[in-house]
Amino acid sequence: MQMFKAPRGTVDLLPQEQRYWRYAEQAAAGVCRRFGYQRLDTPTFEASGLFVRGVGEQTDIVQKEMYAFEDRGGDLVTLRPEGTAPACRAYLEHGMSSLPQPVRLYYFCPIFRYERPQAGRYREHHQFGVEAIGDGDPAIDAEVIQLGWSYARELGLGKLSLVVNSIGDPACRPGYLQALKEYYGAYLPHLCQDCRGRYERNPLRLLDCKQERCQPFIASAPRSSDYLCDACKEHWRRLLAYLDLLSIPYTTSHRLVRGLDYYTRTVFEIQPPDEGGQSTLLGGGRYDGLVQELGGPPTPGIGFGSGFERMVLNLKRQEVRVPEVLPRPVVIVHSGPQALEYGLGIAARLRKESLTVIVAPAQRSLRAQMRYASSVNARYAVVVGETEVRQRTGSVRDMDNASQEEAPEADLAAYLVAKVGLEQAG
RNA sequence: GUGGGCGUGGCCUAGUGGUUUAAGGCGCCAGGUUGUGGCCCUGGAGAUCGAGGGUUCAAAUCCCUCCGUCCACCCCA
Repeated sequence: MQMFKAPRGTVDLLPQEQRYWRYAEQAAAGVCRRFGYQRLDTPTFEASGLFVRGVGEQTDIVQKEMYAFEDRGGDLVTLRPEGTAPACRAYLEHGMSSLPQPVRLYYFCPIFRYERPQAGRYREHHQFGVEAIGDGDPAIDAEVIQLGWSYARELGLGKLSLVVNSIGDPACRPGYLQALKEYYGAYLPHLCQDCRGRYERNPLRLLDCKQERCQPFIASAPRSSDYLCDACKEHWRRLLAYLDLLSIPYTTSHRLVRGLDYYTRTVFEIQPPDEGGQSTLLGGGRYDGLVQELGGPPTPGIGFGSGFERMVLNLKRQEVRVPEVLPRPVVIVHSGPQALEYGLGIAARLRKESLTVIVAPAQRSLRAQMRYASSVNARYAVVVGETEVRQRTGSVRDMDNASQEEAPEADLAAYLVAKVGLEQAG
């Protein structure tokens, strides 16, 4: 019999992992609530064309990473490889341009990209993302960045760095790209193999090369911020002023470029302290042409995506304290068939009071059941045997200090609720 | 897609050609008498040593292929 495994690049989120995810999710939802962002859920798959148009034909995502297939009706669909295009599609489809602008949205969703898995990178990963659509002012850029920064900080991660850059818009970027190519043209023979390809296909990426030999060229390459048109320059200047005003520590980097075609002007990332490839925890930027590209009216927008897997990785690395999701249970320990029946009734009543109750496995000795209670980290055990059944009582054992008290069946719930309440208060 | 490391019970590891009918630890199950846990003790279940092929009298151990996994690159969250 062949054994099945989770598909390559996917993982099972086991119970002991869950607390990290709930922790990050709750932080994200909380920040969004405070900033007035509303949740949007879009389908897990979309028409392939949405991504080809939105993300860009030349991007790696479209070229080689899409989970695309023809469905039984002959439609070409793709498992969502990113969150912004679907959000913009929904914005258009549901006439959100007639809502008060900007429309502030957030989402949690799985993202699919066919890539070779490695540390912090999966074929299915999960993103928390935010989009503010319908406002082109840099104040919104600052808001979205502030939201992302607050989220990352709230998780308790230390030593994060925020990097921002402006890559211009359709008015000024061509001029910059040309300057870049002219600059690099002279050094082509000295560049690494990858960079020679980038020179032709995507010059901006030249700035992102990690090869030792290419570093000197990057350092003295022309900077996008020096080639901005007046409008972009003003946008950039104001954004930085707002970030200063908000006391959000940032560094600017002309090396920060992002891989999706739709980005204009502002791009930003939040990175953890440690070096290494897959380190970006949160990344985004402005996409003023995207909605129009998808067939809508000219509509500015800005947003970011943040990968849960990487956040969790860093939470663990930095040993951030994360609360347990499941409270320590009350375990019903029973001896004999009558006691089991009696115990089941008690369990039901305790659960009505919202306590977490586990009935110890049947057909085991009392001793084994007590061991079981310990092994599941029970806070209290309610022991019921012949005596308790006869007297309609339960013996409540405090598993931490081995003290034990008997209480009438009718009072058990209230008794334990008081105990547990005390516990949680302390 | 390219390059490298690694694949021994659920988990971690020992064993690098014949004392191996593969060992230990954790975990799991049972027991340590009569109704009670955490420590300790005893016992048990659980591995065709990733798969296939080859070399050899003999392979977990050497070689090849494939698969998986991890890491790095490309790229990205």
